Amino acid sequence: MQDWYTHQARDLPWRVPPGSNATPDPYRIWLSEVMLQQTTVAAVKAYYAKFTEIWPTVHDLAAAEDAAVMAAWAGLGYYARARNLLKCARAVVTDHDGTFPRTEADLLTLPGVGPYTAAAIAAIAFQQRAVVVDGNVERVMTRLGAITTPLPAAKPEIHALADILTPEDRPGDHAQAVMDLGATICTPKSPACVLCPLRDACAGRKAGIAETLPRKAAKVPKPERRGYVYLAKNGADYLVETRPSKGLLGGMLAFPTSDWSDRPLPAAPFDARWRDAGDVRHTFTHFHLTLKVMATSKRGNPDRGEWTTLDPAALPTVFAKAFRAAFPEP
DNA sequence: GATCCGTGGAT
DNA sequence: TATCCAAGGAT
Repeated sequence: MQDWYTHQARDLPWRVPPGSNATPDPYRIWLSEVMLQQTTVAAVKAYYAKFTEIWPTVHDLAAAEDAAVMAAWAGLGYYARARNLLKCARAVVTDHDGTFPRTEADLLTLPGVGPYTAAAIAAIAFQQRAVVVDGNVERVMTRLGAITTPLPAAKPEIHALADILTPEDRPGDHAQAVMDLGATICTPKSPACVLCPLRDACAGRKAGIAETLPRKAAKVPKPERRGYVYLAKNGADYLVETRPSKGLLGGMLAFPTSDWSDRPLPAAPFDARWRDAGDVRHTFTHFHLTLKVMATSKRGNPDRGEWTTLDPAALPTVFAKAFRAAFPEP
């Protein structure tokens, strides 16, 4: 594995190349790991570059305004990560003297840092032996060991096998090697087994079931929801609000909306002749949404939100779609 | 253990 | 077009 990684490691902006004498920056390892939670490398790169440019150290990030961080995270999704990112940066500065804790157990106490991320930071940033298990490792281990127990029940078996394979030497490189293997060779569909350094040891391949692993419980279909969204423009100002800090799109900039449900009730923020700007479709993690976009250029006295200039890039994707529907670019 | 929580690319 | 899926965590 290590030998394979030495030559086949992906070149990533947050990564210290294998064999390098450079010391990884725990802040950057942590930032990248949080961004990479359930998110593709391709999507993360631009956000990682932006965050490290604007906030080069944990002190800079801890001192940032909440709204600035939420705006910078807009479009990346899972916005609780951004809220916890700030909480974590402030906890590191306030409770840990500006230095990230070095042990898996201490890392685990930080907001937004769970079992995977704590192990990854301990191994990659601090060269500590930690058993790193993410989706890639789950796939590689279930195939390597021909583990047919469905997830999540298979997690203890997976962790046990990953533990056996984790070395004392260069545990961070080992973890990244397995993840790179999962991302480039041991892929969910059509794995390139002929190129795999573990092909001779792989029980899943031997049994001819590698591609069918890991087994997972059937997913529930997403229900349909509908709603109204209200885009009011007055000169250079738009009527926007900050969503409640918990729940869907929590803490993000938004346009006023109705409830999102089976039979939504119109809920205009003020009386006006609202223009029907068409429908916008968007799919969230657990439901499909169709929003009817209502627009006006009349300034009224809204019952919520405030009039301000707006950078559409600071909006979650569903509201960016609504913006483009109401005010298409020439 | 089950549910909630985004997004965009691949198939 | 519909579904799957990605370096998961909080509750």
